[in-house]
Amino acid sequence: MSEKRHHKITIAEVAKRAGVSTATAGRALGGYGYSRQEIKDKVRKAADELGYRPNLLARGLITGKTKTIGVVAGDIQSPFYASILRGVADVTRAAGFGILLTNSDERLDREIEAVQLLREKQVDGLIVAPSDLSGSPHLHEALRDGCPVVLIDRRVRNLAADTVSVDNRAASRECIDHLIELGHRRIGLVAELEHWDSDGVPAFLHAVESGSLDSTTLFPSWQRLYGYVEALSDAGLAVDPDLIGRVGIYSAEGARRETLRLLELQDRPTALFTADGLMSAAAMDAIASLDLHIPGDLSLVCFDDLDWMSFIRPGITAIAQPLIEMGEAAARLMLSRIEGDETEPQLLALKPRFAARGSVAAPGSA
Amino acid sequence: MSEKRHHKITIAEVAKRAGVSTATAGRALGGYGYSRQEIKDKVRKAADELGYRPNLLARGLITGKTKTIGVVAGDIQSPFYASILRGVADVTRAAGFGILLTNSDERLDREIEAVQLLREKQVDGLIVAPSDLSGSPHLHEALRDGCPVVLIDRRVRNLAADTVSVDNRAASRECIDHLIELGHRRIGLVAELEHWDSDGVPAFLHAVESGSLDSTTLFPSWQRLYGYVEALSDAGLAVDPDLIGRVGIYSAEGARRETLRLLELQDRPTALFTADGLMSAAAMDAIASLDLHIPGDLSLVCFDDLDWMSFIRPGITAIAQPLIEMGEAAARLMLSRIEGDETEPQLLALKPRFAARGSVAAPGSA
DNA sequence: TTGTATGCGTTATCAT
DNA sequence: ATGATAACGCATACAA
Repeated sequence: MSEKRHHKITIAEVAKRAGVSTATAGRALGGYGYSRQEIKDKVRKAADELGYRPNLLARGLITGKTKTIGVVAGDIQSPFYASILRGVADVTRAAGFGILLTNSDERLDREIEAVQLLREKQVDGLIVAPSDLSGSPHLHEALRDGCPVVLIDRRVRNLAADTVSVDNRAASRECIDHLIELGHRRIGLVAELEHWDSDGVPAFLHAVESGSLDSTTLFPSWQRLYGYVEALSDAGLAVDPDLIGRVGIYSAEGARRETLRLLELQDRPTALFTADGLMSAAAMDAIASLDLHIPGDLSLVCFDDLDWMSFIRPGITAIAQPLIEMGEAAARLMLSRIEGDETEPQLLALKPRFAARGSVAAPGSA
Repeated sequence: MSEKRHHKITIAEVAKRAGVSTATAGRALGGYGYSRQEIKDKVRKAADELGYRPNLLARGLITGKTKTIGVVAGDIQSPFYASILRGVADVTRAAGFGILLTNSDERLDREIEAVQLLREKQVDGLIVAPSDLSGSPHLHEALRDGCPVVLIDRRVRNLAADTVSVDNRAASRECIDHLIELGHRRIGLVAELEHWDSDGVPAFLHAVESGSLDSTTLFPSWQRLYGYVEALSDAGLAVDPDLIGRVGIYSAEGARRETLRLLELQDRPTALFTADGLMSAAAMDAIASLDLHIPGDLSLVCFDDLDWMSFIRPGITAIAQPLIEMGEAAARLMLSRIEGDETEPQLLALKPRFAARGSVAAPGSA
């Protein structure tokens, strides 16, 4: 009641009230070193009476550990990152860690700036959805300085960091295989397909053909295109570049436009594969605006399972990444590194779940 | 290149290399106090060569400011909190602040634990979606200790904290008015309606009637019920308790069940009002499972505008809270408090946007 | 088991 | 304008 306003209680005041030294008080409260039960009780009582709260800055300064991990997400507003973050937060909270969150908007400059700030705040580790898959000196530097890095969703070439993702190529393949089995021959794809150092889709197709590509250090949308191409090729079907909708800049409007282009082709595809949540939503919009009926006029399979896909009619067949589990896994890897685990970097590919619903039928079954 | 691994450069080493004292080096780098341009350049050069990065823990320890704000969200996975957080993050980042994020799952114990951790980490302020609207001593205490608190979505009675929300009661009223104007007389409501100190809905209706209720310190779902009741009463319509679907525990399954109960009533409502995003999704699911047609068999208006509401057919009429703006406003209020603004606490009610789409029609227009 | 003294990396105070 | 030195609040080596 009568405490002076704004005055923060330090361990020294607790010590004085308990009649011991600050060192003893610290040991009694901090749970390190030795101290008698009797003393412990006395100190704890004094601390309670004073309303003592440790200053974690001071502790961190001396221990070199902040029990805080930094997270660089693309955009926390997207269900993708929100779910991953939920998983991260659950695991870290249970371990007494806090999380410092930043958005990069998938931009390298933002990511660099964020990593810098987080490191200055002395986070114990960094969980990052990297924007640059080939260079990223800021991440190499973090690792070199002993700051563990765990990557999510995609891998950085030559960076010895744990990575948590799914096998996008295989998952995408599974979707396309499913459509092919049902008899589809013209399958459209709508994907972001930004960030590729060569000359776009034709060059990419060439690289796939020549087998010279390490698909694990591609951005997910390219990995998914890879699976698409592979599925078609293995089925002896030609890849029609016209059916590949490359949205480029990541936007709903772009995705809508690209979907419309595909659906207004003379020889319209009988099925559509959308490579992520934003693409799916935009594609739905485009499909509705053309008054096409699913699955009668068009079959649809989506990468990423969004809540509405299960309750609209017909339900939308989708492949679901285990997002929360990915976040949890990333956090667990991080905690283990922080505890000193020096083993080889892990490349964790969690298994996506295929949710068959009503948006897929044999072609021409209207 | 030849730096020792794992060694962190301190200001003392920069000072030595630049041939000045640590105090001078600090002033040159930290932008406080006085120093000649010539010295500034020399020090900055030394810092760059050494790769110096300030340790923000040490700075925070002495300045008493961490440039970090703590956020206690209900569940970051929900689009509601994710969007608000996006707004918060944008504004704080621009001001050079970091955000420490926690989830409370709308549980008081979690919130208290979170606030404690955040305060021990010495955050400069707390943005909280409070779980307890009448007591919350932990928030009073923060305020007393000079740690600014900004509330989002709901207000704590007698807590002198800035609050950012929408006028849920008026917004809800607007939705119900719209339905009444179209001729609906039996309008169902599906809402969480947990957390109420009295004996549930009947007691609440009684309190509303007697006008003894301060609707601004109710949980949003109760405020929305308030608007519902008000709209009906003002139109001279009786409130049928049977049409009030109280889900209780916040779950999709509960909401689905309660929706089914309403829709299987002998005298089925002609319109449904869902009081938040989760309720809306669950209601859609229930409606689909009964093969009811919107808006022919049933009109639907939803509180909270989710992405799918605009692209499914028919589109779902909804009232949209300006979530990002709410987050931005909360962050701006916080920054202003941190800068020392001591004026009266603000109660900011942003204006929701009514999105009329295709899920509403006159009753019996099937 | 406890106390003393020192250090963590900064900024703040006060001479000069 | 600059430098020596004392904080900040805690943990840790070492002595007792």
